[in-house]
Amino acid sequence: MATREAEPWASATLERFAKAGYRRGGAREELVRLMDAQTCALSAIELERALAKSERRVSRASIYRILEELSELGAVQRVEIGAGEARYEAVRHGHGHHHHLVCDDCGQLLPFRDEGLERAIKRAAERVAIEVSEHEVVLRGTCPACRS
Amino acid sequence: MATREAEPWASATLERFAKAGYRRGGAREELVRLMDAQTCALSAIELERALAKSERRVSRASIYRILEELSELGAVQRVEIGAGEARYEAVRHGHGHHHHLVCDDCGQLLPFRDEGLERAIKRAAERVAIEVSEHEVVLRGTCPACRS
DNA sequence: TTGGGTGCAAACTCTTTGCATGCCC
DNA sequence: GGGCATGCAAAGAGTTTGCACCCAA
Repeated sequence: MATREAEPWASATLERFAKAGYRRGGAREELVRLMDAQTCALSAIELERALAKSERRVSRASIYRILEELSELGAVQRVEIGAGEARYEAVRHGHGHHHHLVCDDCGQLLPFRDEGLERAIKRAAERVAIEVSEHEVVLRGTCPACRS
Repeated sequence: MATREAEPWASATLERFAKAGYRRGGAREELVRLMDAQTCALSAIELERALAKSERRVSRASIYRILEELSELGAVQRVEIGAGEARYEAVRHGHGHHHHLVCDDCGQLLPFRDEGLERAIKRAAERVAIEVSEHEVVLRGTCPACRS
């Protein structure tokens, strides 16, 4: 497992929990550490499977409860992709921010970054009726493996 | 109800069904007409409720089946928004194309258009690993009513 | 000791599927 | 009449909730 020093998002997030008056909890700490180690969004069930293989198993109910707390704190973003299952990923400012590519054939999920797109979104957000706090872009198509 | 002449997407879509070898069906025609009359995405259950009030009731199973056929034909797009329910809307080229604003408080869904954003997406799509056929942008935040 | 955190299992919602009926061709 | 289209009902999958137990404070 990564050391605590290599987990700025995890430690910052756990600290936010503490400041918000939450007690420490083994399930929450393990889930936060796991999410910090991901490069792209995972579903609740993928998180459960990953935790099942780790040192500390976490029940499905706790995963959903903790994900909701994390969403409310703004520490994770719920990404609506795929067939009826939500995916979640750590919200990192700057460096880790990305959007998603989805292969309609195999369902593979890949992150991508594009600065021009970010600027266009920022400009669009200033023009619309709501006060925008988050945004999400999904490009769908066929991945190289499925095309051949 | 709108006349057939005012439903270019509906008639074009029904024609595509016919050419693809499908038989005519009352449920399908009613659903296609209903979807053509919408300005933004509806969930399967909203579609069911709307059809319940119309002349021709359509069963939930048929709604899902027909929506899947429509997706495969590329006539409707499945939009992943909100809490665990998928939304569907007619795919129109040019004029009707839009993206979505979601209020995190009240769940309201609003369409918006932005040409600069479209151009940025097109450029980004050319750079990424997959062959992009569709795209989807969701801006989340707080709507004016919920802000006050 | 107290109350929040967690696990278990049941409940709930949305979606899909099997099968019988009915309508288009 | 043959076979796809549809409705009904049950099954599935993901998510939420109620309650009891456990552990941090």
